[in-house]
Amino acid sequence: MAKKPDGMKNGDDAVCDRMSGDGEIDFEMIELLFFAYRDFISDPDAILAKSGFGRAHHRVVHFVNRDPGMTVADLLETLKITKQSLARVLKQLIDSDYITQREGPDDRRQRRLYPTKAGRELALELARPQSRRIANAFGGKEDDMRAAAVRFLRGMRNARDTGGEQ
Amino acid sequence: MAKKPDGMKNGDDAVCDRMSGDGEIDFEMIELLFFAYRDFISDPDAILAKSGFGRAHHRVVHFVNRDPGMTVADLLETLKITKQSLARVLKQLIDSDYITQREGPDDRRQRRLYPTKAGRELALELARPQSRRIANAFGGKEDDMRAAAVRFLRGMRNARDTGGEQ
DNA sequence: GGAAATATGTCAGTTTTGTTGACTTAAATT
DNA sequence: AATTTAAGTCAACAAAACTGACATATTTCC
Repeated sequence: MAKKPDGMKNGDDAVCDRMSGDGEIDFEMIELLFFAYRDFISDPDAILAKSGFGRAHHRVVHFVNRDPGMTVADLLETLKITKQSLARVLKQLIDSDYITQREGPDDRRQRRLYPTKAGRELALELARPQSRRIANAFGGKEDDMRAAAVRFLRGMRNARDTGGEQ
Repeated sequence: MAKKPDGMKNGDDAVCDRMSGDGEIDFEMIELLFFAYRDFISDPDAILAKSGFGRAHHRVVHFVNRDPGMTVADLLETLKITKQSLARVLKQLIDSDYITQREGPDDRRQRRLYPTKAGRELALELARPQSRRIANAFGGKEDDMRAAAVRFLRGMRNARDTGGEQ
């Protein structure tokens, strides 16, 4: 057996009872969110694997397509990552012609970000299976469920930045 | 200015119109899920930063606490990562006495995983702010919203494994 | 008009978390 | 007795984040 180095003691401090919420903690929702998100991103992951891009590229392509002309600073705020972390991914997307930059009209320091046609197509291709999964989750009667899900998910977001970037 | 290496051409193929769903694609929900999850994991992340652990440790501690006695194979199935990836993280948690192992009662090849008291406390500490965030998202009238959210999130999960591990 | 702040980019090094592939060990199964 | 299974381990590698320091062009502010 896998080398029992006797880090496997027997009979001291193992806790054996299932950790239950007991009204205090909402483990059901915590786990549902984990599993839902895990599978939600597995769809685009599979597509991206073929083109050599990853999740980080997906997020950039998505938000630039949703808000063409956004600045690098906007994108950093949305993704909540560092400039250096974004740089690598963004450069790859620009070099492979999925995204282009334009000087800001007022402020020439800015690099406004736009998708190319290829970038737009990629964003749509990645969104499609996710959208299908969502529609499927709503089942037949979308309306009530959607309204509740929207309110719930909005409420999950940090209050201070819901008005901010987008 | 940040060295315009003329990767910034001007006047070719930038797409300028916002990518909208147009009935076909559910961008609203896609983004709500992204933002909700981004902020949902920021709470435990902040706590973990202090103790030198990361998200991977969080997930392991969580599931072992929820289902004490689970095998390594169970955990791999739940997390959908490789054995080698789990190994590093699990070893650290065992070495720092948050998790212990016991021989399987029937099958002595198995290493059943249990939290220690410290592990149980850590799991609860991490779950608390997430649970508060969820309660907050439900606002006053929890009942209708919760039922809808549960159905929605269940539906987001891959069908084939909802019956499987747990 | 010159100093300071801002937007972006870049260099270099590190950490976390995942991957693949090959191999070992002990126990269970056939 | 041979094979399969559960778990662990070694080594190399890759993606995606991080920190800190510094450069450059432009705008803003006094």
